[in-house]
Amino acid sequence: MNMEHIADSVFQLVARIPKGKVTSYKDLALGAGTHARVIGRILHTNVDPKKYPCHRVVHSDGSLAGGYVFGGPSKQQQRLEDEGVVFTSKHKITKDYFFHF
DNA sequence: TGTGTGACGATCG
DNA sequence: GCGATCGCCACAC
Repeated sequence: MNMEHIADSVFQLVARIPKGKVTSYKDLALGAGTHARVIGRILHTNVDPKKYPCHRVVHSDGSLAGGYVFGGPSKQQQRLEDEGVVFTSKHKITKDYFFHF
């Protein structure tokens, strides 16, 4: 039960997120068996936007992370909108798009 | 080994 | 509703 297993679990869960849906750091943390802060650390350490849709990971309240390194939150929002996610406010979505494992 | 920091969450004012 | 503070775990120095 090391951090590699945790990271692998996180990426597996991220890959399981269906198109047009998002998930929160908390859900990933509960699914991977770690804390929400670790999720952000793992995603920031393993930068693979082509393999893992890290743009589908948002805060528990539905707001974007803001630390999206692949073009900023605007890019992340645009990508989510392209997948069918509608933003109610600036960089904020409804919990209806939250995908629970 | 110990301290500080961070893609966060929840609570308090 | 928003800003500030504490708590959380893993990692860098």
